[in-house]
Amino acid sequence: MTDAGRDGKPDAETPGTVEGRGSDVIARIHRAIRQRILSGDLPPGTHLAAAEIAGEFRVSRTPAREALLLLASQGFVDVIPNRGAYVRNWSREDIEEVFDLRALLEPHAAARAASRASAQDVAELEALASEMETASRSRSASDRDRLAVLNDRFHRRIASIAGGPRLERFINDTYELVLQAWTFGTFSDEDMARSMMHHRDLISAFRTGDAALAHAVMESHILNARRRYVDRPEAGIDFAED
Amino acid sequence: MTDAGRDGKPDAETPGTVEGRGSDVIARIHRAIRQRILSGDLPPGTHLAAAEIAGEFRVSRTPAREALLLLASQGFVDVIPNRGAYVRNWSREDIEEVFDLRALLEPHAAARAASRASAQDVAELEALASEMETASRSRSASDRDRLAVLNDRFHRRIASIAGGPRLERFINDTYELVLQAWTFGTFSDEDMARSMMHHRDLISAFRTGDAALAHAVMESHILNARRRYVDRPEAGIDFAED
DNA sequence: GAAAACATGATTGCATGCACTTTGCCCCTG
DNA sequence: CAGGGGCAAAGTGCATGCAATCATGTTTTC
Repeated sequence: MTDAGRDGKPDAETPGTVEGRGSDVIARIHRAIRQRILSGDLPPGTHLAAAEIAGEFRVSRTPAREALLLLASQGFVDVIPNRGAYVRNWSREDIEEVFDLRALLEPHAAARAASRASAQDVAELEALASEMETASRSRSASDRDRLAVLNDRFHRRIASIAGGPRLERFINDTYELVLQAWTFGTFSDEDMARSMMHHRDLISAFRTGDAALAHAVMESHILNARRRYVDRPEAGIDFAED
Repeated sequence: MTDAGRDGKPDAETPGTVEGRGSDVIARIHRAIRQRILSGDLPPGTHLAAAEIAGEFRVSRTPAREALLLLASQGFVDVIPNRGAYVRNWSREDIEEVFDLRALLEPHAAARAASRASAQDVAELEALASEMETASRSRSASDRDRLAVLNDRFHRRIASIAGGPRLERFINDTYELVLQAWTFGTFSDEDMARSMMHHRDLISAFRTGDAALAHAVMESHILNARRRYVDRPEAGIDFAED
């Protein structure tokens, strides 16, 4: 079972020094650095020195280095031999590719999920959709953040229900970026209503096991998001024009 | 342009990967172990001890460990904390998922490639297709191996021409498995002829920039392979029924 | 006799040390 | 003053050491 755990918030402030052996140091560093890259805290081109990271997380250079290697294998940083890791530049083409891949992968996942979703799965998705609708009626920053988290969980849950480990991994790898690009900040009321309706349509398709419908709804859902993004790219990541 | 030797990856920039020049010990170990896993030399469940690998490759445990971490991030092995890395079991469902993903990703890549292929690209693919046709007329083991290598290169080249780094990475990650499952060993003359014709049809679509045709041809190409595989799974990887 | 507890051996995970590469600055030369 | 060579600082990449953890076989206890 995949980590159905908490939201993507890294427990940045762990009071005291819980030098817990056995706590997965590599994974923690990996998540923290990835979060900083996605949030723009570490701008593209930044040199990530192993010693620096090690010092900050109070560990040695070995786990820091291994976390960097993992980030490299996922495409977040480029590792140049004997020179270290550099935060990768996300170009406009990168973002567009991500949307293309989402438009390819997620409808496929939705169709599979429609064929496999249990009543329990549908109930979970409905709970998420209800929460999102509640949050969507507010414009407070915290509710918008919560909406992004819930939306993330909703889509990941569908990928999980689809039941293919590689498909799920691809979607999750692809999805990271979207979280940053798509902050719900630019949604009009109409956009928001349509997005919420898409979720309900998806759930409906899941309940009746209608794979073709789920596929179509998800595709339109993604393509809408893509269009919204392409129309106003300045709202997302500031691109490095190099 | 260096001679494209046995290494299927020339100078193509594969972002995020750690394919460095020189004494890249990690990448070498990574490739070697992956090859053994795919070839069945290391059966599922095998415990990969860091010290053992280190000794065999005459390096220390650190790069061996890091190669294992990379393999884990790609799903080839499972790393259990404080217990080490174990070769992952490939179930029938895993293979079927791989074919599903290929049937999803590669037609997409083919369509993109059709819109972007240069005359140079088309010429390269034609050269590969010609070589494959020559090799396909023989039944010697070496020619069959060569055919697999050429086919691999053909499909990867298309993914490369498609021009999306993540798409290319997904396809390459997915493709590894197929190399083992699909050894051309079970091809009838008719299957072989059809496969070769698909390649020519693809090239034709690339030359005329017909994305829809390229998509359709690739999809039928993959689904044919999938069907052939599903019909006689015993010809490929021996599944671990756990 | 069976189950629990202990001791032992093996292995992982992290820390640290060291050689090699790269880079940037300074000095020297023309 | 411009260009080239060399030197030093920094940082990576790999080797090695050590404590914590887990598996296994033996002993102890009921």
